[in-house]
Amino acid sequence: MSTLSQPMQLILTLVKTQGQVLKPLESSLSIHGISFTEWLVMHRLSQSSDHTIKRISLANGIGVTASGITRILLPMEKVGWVERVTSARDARVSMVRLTPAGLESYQQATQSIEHTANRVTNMMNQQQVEQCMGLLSSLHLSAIDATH
Amino acid sequence: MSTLSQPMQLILTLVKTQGQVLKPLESSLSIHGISFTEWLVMHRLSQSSDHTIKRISLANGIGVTASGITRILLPMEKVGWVERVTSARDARVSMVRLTPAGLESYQQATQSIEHTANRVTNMMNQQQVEQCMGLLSSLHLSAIDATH
DNA sequence: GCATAATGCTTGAGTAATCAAGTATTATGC
DNA sequence: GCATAATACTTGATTACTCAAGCATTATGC
Repeated sequence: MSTLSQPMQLILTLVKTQGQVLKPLESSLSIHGISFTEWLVMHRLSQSSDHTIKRISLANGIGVTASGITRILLPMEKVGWVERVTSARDARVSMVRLTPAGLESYQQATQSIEHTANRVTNMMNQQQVEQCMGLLSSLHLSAIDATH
Repeated sequence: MSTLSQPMQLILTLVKTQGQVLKPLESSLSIHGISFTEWLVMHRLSQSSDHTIKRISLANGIGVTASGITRILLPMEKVGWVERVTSARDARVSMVRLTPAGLESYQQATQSIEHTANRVTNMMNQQQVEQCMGLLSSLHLSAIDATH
């Protein structure tokens, strides 16, 4: 029964934590009929100028494939949260825009999810939250590694 | 363009980090034909006495449903990494045991995944890894909350 | 000891993504 | 300016789960 290295233990903790944290967030969003992924999409759009982004940039931004974003946006277009905008300068690209109705839904959903996020970080003070963010940001495969 | 609260920013960082970290781990496991979930299953089993656990405990341990564990174990039984063990004292429960072949695959896969975990934590020293683990552990919905 | 509830598990249907392949359009090199 | 490559998507097939329902089996209360 050999024990795992600390880096591996950290990753196990990371995965476990995300699993525990995402469930309450998703259930607070479900009241508004919005999934976590959809909230991510609307959040990105709400931050963009003119509430519009290229579909492929949006996909990269939230960490899904081009085909993934097609399937995520389809039902969102149907309920009218987002709409398709064609690019004048490049006929390959199409853009997505957050509609006023979408913005309204996003803002209401954000109130709920922020409230739950507060409850989830109940045991931490502000300094710990900041520190945790900083440490998590240094957790990734760096381009320059130690293999030479 | 209103900005998110720090707790919400922390959660966004958490999700982004897990996404970035899990990909290299999965690709290092894929060499051995093992998914991350399967590795989690084998890890739990390898830590258990007699390499055997109740299916339902295993499901709870890795954070999937009872039906989820049925579907995860099915192909693992077929290739012979795990085998089904019936309980003598309670005919409802069945257990899973890691076979010697499964243990062998687990140990080899663990070498790969640990190596990748090391690379992913390249930018952190040991103290930071420990600190990050500690902070992540305090990130969850506590039973006693501030609503009364 | 018998009805009712709880537990453990499997199965069918659905969901949310992935990958591979295909189409259309634009960019690049010579 | 023309072939080749690269980019931006969409679609069919597959994967990895979830949930709801169902079936055994065991536990509980009276």
